[in-house]
Amino acid sequence: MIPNQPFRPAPVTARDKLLEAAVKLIRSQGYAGTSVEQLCVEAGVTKGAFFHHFSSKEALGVAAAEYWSASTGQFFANAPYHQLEDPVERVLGYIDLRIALIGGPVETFSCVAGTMVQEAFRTSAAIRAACEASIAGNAAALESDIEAALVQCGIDDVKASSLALHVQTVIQGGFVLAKAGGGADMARDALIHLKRYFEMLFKRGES
Amino acid sequence: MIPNQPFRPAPVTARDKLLEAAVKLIRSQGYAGTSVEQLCVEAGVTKGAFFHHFSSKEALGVAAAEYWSASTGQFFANAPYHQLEDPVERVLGYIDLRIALIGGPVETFSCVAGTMVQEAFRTSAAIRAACEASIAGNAAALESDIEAALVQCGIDDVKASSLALHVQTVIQGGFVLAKAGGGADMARDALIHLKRYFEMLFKRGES
DNA sequence: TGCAAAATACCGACCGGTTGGTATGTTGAC
DNA sequence: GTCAACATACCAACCGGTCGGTATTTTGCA
Repeated sequence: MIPNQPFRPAPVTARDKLLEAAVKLIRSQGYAGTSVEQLCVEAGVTKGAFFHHFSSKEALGVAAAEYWSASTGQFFANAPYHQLEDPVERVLGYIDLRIALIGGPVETFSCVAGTMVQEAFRTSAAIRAACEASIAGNAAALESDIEAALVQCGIDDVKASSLALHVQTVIQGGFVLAKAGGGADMARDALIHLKRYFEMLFKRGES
Repeated sequence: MIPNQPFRPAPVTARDKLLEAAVKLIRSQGYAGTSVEQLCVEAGVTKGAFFHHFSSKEALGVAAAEYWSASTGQFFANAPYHQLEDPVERVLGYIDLRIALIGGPVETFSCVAGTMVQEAFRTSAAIRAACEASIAGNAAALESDIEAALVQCGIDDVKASSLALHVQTVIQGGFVLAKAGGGADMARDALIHLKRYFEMLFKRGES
């Protein structure tokens, strides 16, 4: 129903296989909790291949965040909600899509960047920056739609950039609560509250 | 201004010192990224003391979550916002208090349970459960006020339990974004949006 | 009250396995 | 033949955890 990796091509090179393994293992074990050897076994390659493509484990972490960012960015860029005429509907359509993507075990819909940055924000500046770029990229992709919706509704006391980041905040928070035991339902509930927030905000402007 | 540990007594026994060290190190390095030896050095005790008080590193993780839960629970139980008469004001007062607690480096205001559960939810059922209890406990402490506010405003299409958990969701998400680079401002912004959500929700019921 | 015994708190050297990382091949396409 | 893409073998440091032992406190009984 909801495929784990609906937007990524089948990996062919050892590098791709390692990045795919990184996404899978980091999602369920975290960055520090995943060893280089585990990554190699999961990817079906040897340690030599690993250090041929990545100068260190940290470099793999950075590359995984960038890989994740590119994959998700492409997926949302091609999503159909962009074609809705009403910018308000586009924003709500994005949230609906995020809700639809949630399902199954937490590690199949959670975020690699959010997971990694929690552990590594102090120990690795490079990983932190790569994760920030990933999350900020997701926010930026939505900001213009939010901006248009705010203008249309005559709202000027809330910034589009702040709202775009708040969407990411609720998504990331939903993943944390889901991991704590709430599962997919919890992550969905978070986005339903977010949608209600946006609906009330946009309606407030109309009246 | 905003003390890092305003509610915890000075640790005296090796066990307390280790729990205090765990809170500090897990907040800034994560659970898997923190070694037993690091914990001992930070606490100023030896490895012998560590394994005298905790049967394993995992047991320390569980105890740290419980310690964290007890400390924060006590702090919020004694907070002055409880004395406000209007339940709506009590709920908004809680959010204001959470906003006021945010400041300085991220690792001084972030959540131990949220950090740990992100990494360990699959690898340690015990840690996952302890973190869930901590987060659910925070939510439960707010649920009765939210319930009273909803009744007062005549709102029956939103559950108090769901809203209470959503508060925790936004708090946790704010920490993730703050770690990704937004810092204290980002964590505060998240709660300002949350407060606006509650204000609109309660106002909707009044009209 | 005195005092031995037992429980608790703590110490630090040590162990086997795992870690991230390296040095040195081997192979196959151009 | 050259060079990128791997594979194999190996290493030193570090990891969580053990163990024999000591200092301190608590307990139980005469």
